[in-house]
Amino acid sequence: MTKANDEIQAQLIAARRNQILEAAARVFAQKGFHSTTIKEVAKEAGIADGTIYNYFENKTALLLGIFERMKDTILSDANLPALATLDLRSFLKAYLQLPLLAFQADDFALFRVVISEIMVNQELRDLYTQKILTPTLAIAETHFQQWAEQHGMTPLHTQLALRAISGMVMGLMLHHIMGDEPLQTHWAELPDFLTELILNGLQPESS
Amino acid sequence: MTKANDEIQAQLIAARRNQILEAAARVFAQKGFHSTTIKEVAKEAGIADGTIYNYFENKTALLLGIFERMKDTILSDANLPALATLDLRSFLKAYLQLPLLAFQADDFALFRVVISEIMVNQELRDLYTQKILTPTLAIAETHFQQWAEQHGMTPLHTQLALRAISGMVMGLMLHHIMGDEPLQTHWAELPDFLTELILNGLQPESS
Amino acid sequence: MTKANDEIQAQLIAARRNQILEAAARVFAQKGFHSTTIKEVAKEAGIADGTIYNYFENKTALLLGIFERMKDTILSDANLPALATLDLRSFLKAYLQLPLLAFQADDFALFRVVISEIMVNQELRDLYTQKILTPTLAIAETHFQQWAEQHGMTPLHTQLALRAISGMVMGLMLHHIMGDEPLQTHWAELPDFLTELILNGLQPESS
Amino acid sequence: MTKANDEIQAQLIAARRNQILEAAARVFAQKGFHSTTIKEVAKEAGIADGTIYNYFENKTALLLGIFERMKDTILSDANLPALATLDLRSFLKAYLQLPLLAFQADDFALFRVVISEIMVNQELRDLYTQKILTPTLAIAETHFQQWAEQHGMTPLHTQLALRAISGMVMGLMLHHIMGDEPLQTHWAELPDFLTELILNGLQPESS
DNA sequence: TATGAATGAGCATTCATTCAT
DNA sequence: CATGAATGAATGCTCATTCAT
Repeated sequence: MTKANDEIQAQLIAARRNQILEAAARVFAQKGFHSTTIKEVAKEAGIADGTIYNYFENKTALLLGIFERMKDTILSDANLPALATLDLRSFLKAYLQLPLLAFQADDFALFRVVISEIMVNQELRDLYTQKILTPTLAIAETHFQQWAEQHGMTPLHTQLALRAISGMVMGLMLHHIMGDEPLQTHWAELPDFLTELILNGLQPESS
Repeated sequence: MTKANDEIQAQLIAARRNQILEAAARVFAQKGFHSTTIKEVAKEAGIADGTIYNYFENKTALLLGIFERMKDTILSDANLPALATLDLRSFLKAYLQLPLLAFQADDFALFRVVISEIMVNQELRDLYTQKILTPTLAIAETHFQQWAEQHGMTPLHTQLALRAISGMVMGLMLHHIMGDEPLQTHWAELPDFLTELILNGLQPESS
Repeated sequence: MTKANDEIQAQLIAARRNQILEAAARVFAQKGFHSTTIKEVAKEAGIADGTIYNYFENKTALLLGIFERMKDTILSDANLPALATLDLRSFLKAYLQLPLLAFQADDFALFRVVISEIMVNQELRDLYTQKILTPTLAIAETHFQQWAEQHGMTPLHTQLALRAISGMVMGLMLHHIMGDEPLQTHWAELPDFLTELILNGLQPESS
Repeated sequence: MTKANDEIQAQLIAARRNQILEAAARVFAQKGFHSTTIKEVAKEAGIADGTIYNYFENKTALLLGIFERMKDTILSDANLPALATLDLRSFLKAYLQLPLLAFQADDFALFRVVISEIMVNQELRDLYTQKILTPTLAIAETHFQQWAEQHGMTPLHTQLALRAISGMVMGLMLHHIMGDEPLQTHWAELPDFLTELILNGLQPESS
């Protein structure tokens, strides 16, 4: 009985946390982190100001919480095992598609807020590195290693290449955010295009 | 006489503005935009709080001012005419080198601050697009167009490729900021490495 | 049956009240009244926050409750009848010893908290006057009166002398709290010393 | 000129500080420290909330400031040199009079607030010990030493006696605060009465 | 009765901006 | 123009108290 109660409790707590985080995400996405007050988040969540502090240490913790959820979304979508069986081209395409599509939902609004704070908040930066960047790169590295060795790439070049690819994706999202016309219009074609670009470079025909 | 006085006046004003902007840049880079108070900027500049408001509308205007100066630095360094005479490989290398090295000076601190605010401040975002992104892409486009046509790239692919390259650079700087070990260690090798990667792709040997 | 139940009820209630008051006294003594939250008292008592409000009107009532218990302790220790048979010297010594030793237990921590609030809270002040100060003085007065008359002291001087003695004790406790070295070291000798001082004054040999 | 300006500046600052401290003292005396808001102090001083923070670190600093002023008042009133020429009886009377009268002005209201916080705030307690208690005792000790030696009091007894006297004064003030009728009515007679009590004890006639 | 989540009034403190000198 | 004291709106956070379960 107690066990059952604890479970219910845990679920209620999780539900409340999610309710708050979703409200926070909505408001942050719209107004930015610093311009949003706790009162506004509370109102959006339909609860009292103080209640938020029963579930989160402080305002920053809300951002960290949003962050964790983003991470879960991204990495759960990753569907890692499936990737293992693909050839490089297919793998690349899948690997590129993930982030390119993941943040499109709210037109990158939340991505913007998070990136903005990451730039300025060491704690968040560490969390990002640790929870997202490193694991994501690790997945790719595992996959890529074998191929790289077979094709005579040095380990260093392998690492740099992966970072170039990963960075390219992030940079394209920034460009999209900046309002770049061609990118916004042809966003859906990017996975294919980038895959070929990465595989063959600009001058595929010239050896 | 009046004319001469006006000139001197203008110079004095410009000098004071620069004095303030440099102070602001130093402090912002160290503490971030939101965490920095006008008082701190004033102290760093060796003037009184109120004086800043004789030269800048408000705190945000300081960031815009810093931004303008960054733009001038980048674009002046660009040394555009010279690029015109280079082959693609040399052009690419030079084109990559610019941003990769430009922000290294203060370990990307100012870059971080500016990006952070760009993410969240529409005005700054527009300014960035208009004053930096578009012109920079335009320069490259001008250059690349000819080569692209010769090699049978469609205009769309040309645009996307440029954005991929440009984004890659920005994304790599973000990765660097995140503390990525390999990138920080081998940052100087990037222009060469990326140039080859972009030209040949991952599988240069396969036709 | 109902009667028996009522009695049990009353005992349970009294027990719960004591449990809470003891917890409150411990926490207040350690952190002070204002710095202590109801949550902390509840946790120390091993019950829920809300439960406290089933036994006490509000937070201040906790202090009043502690106060009442202090009163009981002091006055029960007083062992009044016994005093009645002593000569003045013995009476004085016993009378001084009571408060001097009573609060030593927790290093005056609780005394500090109560005094602090008494200074600022009229209700508590009245309670102190009514429940402790007046009765205590009354006891002494009853005792002293006879002696005073025999020695030709006016009633007024008797009253003032008693208050001087009583005040001296309280003042010495304050000095002790302030950290006075000599007092802390020789605290145990005070009853004897003060007794003689009060009886003979500073210049016992000079008539 | 600069020197003159600095002086004027210093005076202005001192004046503003005093203005604020006096307002704070009034409001604290009336409502207590914790129940008083900065807003109320500001209003009483006729300035804006924020202005207070140009002159004081935080709310507690107001109390410390009030405290310092009390100290200055007390010790300046002490008129130390004059005491040096008095015999013990006159010295005692003067020594007792100081604190007994000093706080009477506002009916001990400020004294109450300060004592209340001293009980609970270590910083204030240290300040009190260091700035008031120790110096005051030192003055008396210097004076008393000679007399004590001549009359064969041990140094320890000298110290304890001084503390008893000093404590007595403080304790009487507390009793006054509690509303003790006889004390309030005959407060003015205390210096004389206490002097004789201390010198001769309760039984002057008995050897 | 016991619980503890929800409440929301309340407050110290900050800081961009103004303006009299 | 330069100054920097004064301003006061704005906000994150606390915590005594309530009340549905």
